[in-house]
Amino acid sequence: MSRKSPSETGPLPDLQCLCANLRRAARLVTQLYSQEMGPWLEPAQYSLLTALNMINTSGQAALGRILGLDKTTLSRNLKVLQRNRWIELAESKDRRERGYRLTAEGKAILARTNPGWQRAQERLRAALPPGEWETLMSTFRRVAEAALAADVASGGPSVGREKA
Amino acid sequence: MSRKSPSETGPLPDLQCLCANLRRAARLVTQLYSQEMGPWLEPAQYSLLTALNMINTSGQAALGRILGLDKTTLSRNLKVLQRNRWIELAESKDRRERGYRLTAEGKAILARTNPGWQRAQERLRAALPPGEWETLMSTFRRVAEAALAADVASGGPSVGREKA
DNA sequence: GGTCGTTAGTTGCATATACAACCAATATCA
DNA sequence: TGATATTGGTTGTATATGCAACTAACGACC
Repeated sequence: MSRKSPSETGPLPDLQCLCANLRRAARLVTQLYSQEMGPWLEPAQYSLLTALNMINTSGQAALGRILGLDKTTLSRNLKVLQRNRWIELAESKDRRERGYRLTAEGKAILARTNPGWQRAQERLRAALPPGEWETLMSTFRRVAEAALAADVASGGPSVGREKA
Repeated sequence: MSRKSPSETGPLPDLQCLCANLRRAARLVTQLYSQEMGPWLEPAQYSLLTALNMINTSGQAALGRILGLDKTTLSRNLKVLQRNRWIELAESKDRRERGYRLTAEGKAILARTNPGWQRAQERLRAALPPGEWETLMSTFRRVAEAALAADVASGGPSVGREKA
């Protein structure tokens, strides 16, 4: 597969932009997980399926907030899962909501992917300084919250960042 | 635009998956930057343009490695920049290579976007605990390298992770 | 100089991502 | 109750992302 030769594993250059820096890390980590989890379930789908499995969501809105996903992205991503028969529609009182729940196949694929997911986690943990893992997990969440807070702060209804 | 109401800025739930955790942060941070930088230049394009501006790349391969981008992604992203007249082809001895260089317009748009980029950086920095910024910048790079190393370690030609 | 493996990029395909604009249903309130 | 605002989702459009498969050009070797 011509994965880069060992000599090219050299250090990555610093990126001054935190966003670029973060996105690069996300891309590379995603590939690692994707590789371990196999071709059946992509990392994004795995997250979505897992989240859906945890909270028996009534609607997509809550799910989107949990994952920091735009509602339109979520809507389409769910459609892929549905097409694969991993989730199915679930009624709700509020007829606006279109919640989904895992099917048996959904739970099966999740179970089948779990070992690979575990391997990915362990490999990354092993590639990090000891004790770093726990720090990272909370750091990422904190960064996400920071971005969210900053976003809300300026995106509020009364704070106009002129549109025209 | 109905940006989430302040009350919904509450803490995000923990995600057990480092990948999901990282990707969520990347999405939210990307949105923050996108918002500040304006509609002319998306964060991904900004990174690419900046990288291209730094190193006067002869080819795409080096650029891809720097940004952790697949060559096919890079190829297409560059096309978008070219269509916008921000970059132009640059010859090279090796006729396989298709390197690009910034045009005057490319440098102009970069300059025009810089203030917004600065604002995004500062806002995120302000939303983080003091001193955290520097830690994050190196952490992200280290994680990227860790993922890359782990990837190479297993993706090698001789190490088969059975396919069937 | 021809053969062969490697390297550089592109194209087909599929998913992920989000904004603007839209529709549907609910909630609010006079 | 009826007008209005809000909330929940979908669709059109465009970019981002990567895998498999391909072509083109280079390099090494005999």
